[in-house]
Amino acid sequence: MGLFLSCYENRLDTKGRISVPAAFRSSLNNENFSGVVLYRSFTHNCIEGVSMSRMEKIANATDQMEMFDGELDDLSALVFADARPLQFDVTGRIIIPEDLLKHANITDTALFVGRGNSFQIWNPSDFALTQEKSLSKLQKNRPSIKINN
Amino acid sequence: MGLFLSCYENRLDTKGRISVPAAFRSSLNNENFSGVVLYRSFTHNCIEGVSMSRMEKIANATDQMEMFDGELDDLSALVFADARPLQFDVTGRIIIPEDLLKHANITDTALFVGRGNSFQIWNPSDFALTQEKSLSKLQKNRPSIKINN
DNA sequence: TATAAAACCATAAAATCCCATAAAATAATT
DNA sequence: AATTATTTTATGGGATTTTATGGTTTTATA
Repeated sequence: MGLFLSCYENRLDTKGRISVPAAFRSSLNNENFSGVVLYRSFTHNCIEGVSMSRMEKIANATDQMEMFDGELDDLSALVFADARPLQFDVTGRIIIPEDLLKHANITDTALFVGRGNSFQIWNPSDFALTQEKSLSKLQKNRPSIKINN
Repeated sequence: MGLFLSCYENRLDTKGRISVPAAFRSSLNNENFSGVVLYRSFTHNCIEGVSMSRMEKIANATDQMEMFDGELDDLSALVFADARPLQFDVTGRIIIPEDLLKHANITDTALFVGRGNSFQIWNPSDFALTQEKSLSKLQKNRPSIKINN
């Protein structure tokens, strides 16, 4: 399927265009759709990103669940309503809608963060803070995880 | 699956390229991706290495868990964001990113250390020291290893 | 017609490919 | 077993391509 790994920091130009990292683009090409699907994160001030084929998978998965699980139904409804399909231009750029940028506190620079089957887009310094927090949280709960450097 | 066994010491060239030992490369080829995934060790000043298929397994496992387990979510987030997919060139070399080299204190020579389902990359003299320490610790405690198969 | 959006063109830096060679390991031969 | 031949591996450097980013022109649209 092609995982989203590592982090890439790119800049928005005067028109609001930003390059999706080439390493991510290869996982985002589909016979139907060459681009990305973005929506606001529920849990953080960042943007969630997935491929169109992943959205389709989510649709199929919820299809089978929703008649039994009302909560999941609500969740997926929110995702689909909020989701923005954004096609690449020839050089692999997208324009992130204003309200998403605002939600993630992004102005001129954005950090693309790999999350395996999905990715996130962050304000770089916000992400650094959050990473530190989740690291120290882990260290509390699992004293075996120590970071040296 | 192909285990990573034994140690191999190789040199970085002027461009920062280094050969991944041939004995390791065979375990790292995938239909999608011919290369290796590296990330900073949480516990030592060294670099962790795994195959892409191993990362995919982790991704699929966390995918199903993360909506129930916040801690796992944090952990996988750290790993995926830190993980660097590095493709081999024709001769089986990679370029290890600067920050990873720094974390492992590597400049001109690196030691590839087999660890079964994964491997590590060390500064050779750092590894020698660490080995001695864990050896003397083992001699004191003599723990037993249980095999599940 | 004014304005926004899309398509098109250009470029410097970075990453990748390609070819060559030395060293090591393996196989073959005497 | 010792020597030679062959293959594989590690390493080196130049050429080429990709990528991120900026700007300009054309097309749609209100």
